[in-house]
Amino acid sequence: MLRDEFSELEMQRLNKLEQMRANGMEPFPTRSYKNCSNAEAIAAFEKAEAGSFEEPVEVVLAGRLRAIRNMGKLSFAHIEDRTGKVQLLLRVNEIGEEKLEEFVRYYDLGDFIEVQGEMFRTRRGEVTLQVQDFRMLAKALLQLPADKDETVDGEIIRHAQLTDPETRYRQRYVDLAVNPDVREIFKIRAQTIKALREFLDERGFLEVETPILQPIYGGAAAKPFTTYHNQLHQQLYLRISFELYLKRLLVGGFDRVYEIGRDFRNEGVSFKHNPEFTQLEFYMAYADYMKIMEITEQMVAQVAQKVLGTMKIQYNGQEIDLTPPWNRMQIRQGLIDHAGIDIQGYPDAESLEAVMKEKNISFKPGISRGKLINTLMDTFLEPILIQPTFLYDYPRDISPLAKAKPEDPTTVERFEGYIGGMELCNAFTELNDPLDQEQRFLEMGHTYSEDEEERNPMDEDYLRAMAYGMPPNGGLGLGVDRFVMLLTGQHTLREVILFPHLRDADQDVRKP
RNA sequence: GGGCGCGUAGCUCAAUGGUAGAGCAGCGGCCUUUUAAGCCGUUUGUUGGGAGUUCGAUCCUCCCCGCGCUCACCA
Repeated sequence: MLRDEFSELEMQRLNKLEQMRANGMEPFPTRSYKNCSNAEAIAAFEKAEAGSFEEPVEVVLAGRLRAIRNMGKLSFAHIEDRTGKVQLLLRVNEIGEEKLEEFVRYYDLGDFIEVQGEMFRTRRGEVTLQVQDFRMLAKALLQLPADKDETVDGEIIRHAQLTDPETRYRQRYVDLAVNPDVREIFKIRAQTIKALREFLDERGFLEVETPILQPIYGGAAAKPFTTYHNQLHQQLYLRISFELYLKRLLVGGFDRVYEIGRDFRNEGVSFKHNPEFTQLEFYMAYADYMKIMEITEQMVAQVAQKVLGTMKIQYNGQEIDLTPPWNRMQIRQGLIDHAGIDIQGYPDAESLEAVMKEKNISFKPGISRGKLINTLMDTFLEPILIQPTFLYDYPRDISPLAKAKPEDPTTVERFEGYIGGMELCNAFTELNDPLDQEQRFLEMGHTYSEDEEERNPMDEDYLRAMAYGMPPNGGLGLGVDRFVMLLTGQHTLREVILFPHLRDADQDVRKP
């Protein structure tokens, strides 16, 4: 029971609530008559002020009490709504002694209240509501973390603000309630997703939704979460990508499609990995990976421009310029330049392993040539790719859904976009030859042992779809959370995901 | 999963082998234009949980839980 866990402080608030009820005041009334936002009220007053006050600005405002300064015969307070804060002034000769005492006695920081009155400007110059009447909208029984602002030379200094990451993530509602800059991150996130949609919609892409519960997973190298449908006695997987379903739609005649949604990967958690994350994938018929590169850099730049008003972002203390065109680096050349290894000279895993060993490069023994090359990229290229860069031309064996280069069957037309030393997106000229695709599935089956969960299972229906004819196309997957990290200057995914994955809290969540 | 670090009041933090303090929040009082309001007074804690060493542990040891960083894994 909530009540049994209350501390002394919380019991005090509960007592206030009960006293209010006993005195005929409802602490949780059903309706509010708020008729304008805080920001609108201030704007309306400033407009009236500029125009000589023909009519007083009378409003009903509502919001959460964020500051109270009782001064005997008057009280100042701030309430906050979605648009910001506004100051209240409660004066005894405006509302009467009884009303003022009611405020002082029953109202606490964190309560939601409704106030009615007239806007004016105080001696210190703050646009303020002269309160004529007020009432409780929702009593807060728990205390929000103390937090106060101080303005020094126009700079806002925050005192004792909530910073404990565990409380912030587990009780995100508290974090949001007291940290406006956290709310700002999620506004930018929403705008980013909206801008991505607008970019694709403008170009004739159709937004679709495909299954999250899939009988066969695929489209990426990752371990899936498993689940089970009781009625149908069916083993199901939470999708690790949208790819195989979206490309089926190209067969169906939707030749430009995209989906923004959640992927699930049963793997480690890190600053750039969360078990569920938001992905954008799009597929475009009659485009190859070079065309997709151009669209990608335009898309990212345009979204940044729309959301931030600039294509230059600050990240890790460096300025990153998203303006197209981005750098392009062929993997072979990049590794010659930065690792001193020409992978073309090492056509199999054994020879490549040997030269890596010689150069004291650590790697997991026994992996394929493609994975060794991937290791080289992670070691030598990824960390240095701060400015936006497309790494392109990947080994065939780690890219089972990408089309081989016509002149080099060991290499596929694939690229990844890197920004700030982090992979942002992955794309290729999609394989549309069903016979080749079948061969790739078979190879994957051989490369991975039966118990390896990340092997791509054969998807017969996907092959059949392709056999009906799939237009040549290019596709892209972009990590939306990582993109938002870049746009908001955050260094961990947890800061851009409202409720990031955490371990079980096996105790009272308020005292972990 | 491995390594390292951390966990003290609602929040931010301090302290010591002798069962803990500050500011803010809270409570009581004064105060009619304040804004980290101010002034006077005052309360708060199983020091994450459990076990051990010790006359005595918040501090030392071990186990567990959680958080962070990092490596592994992973696009």
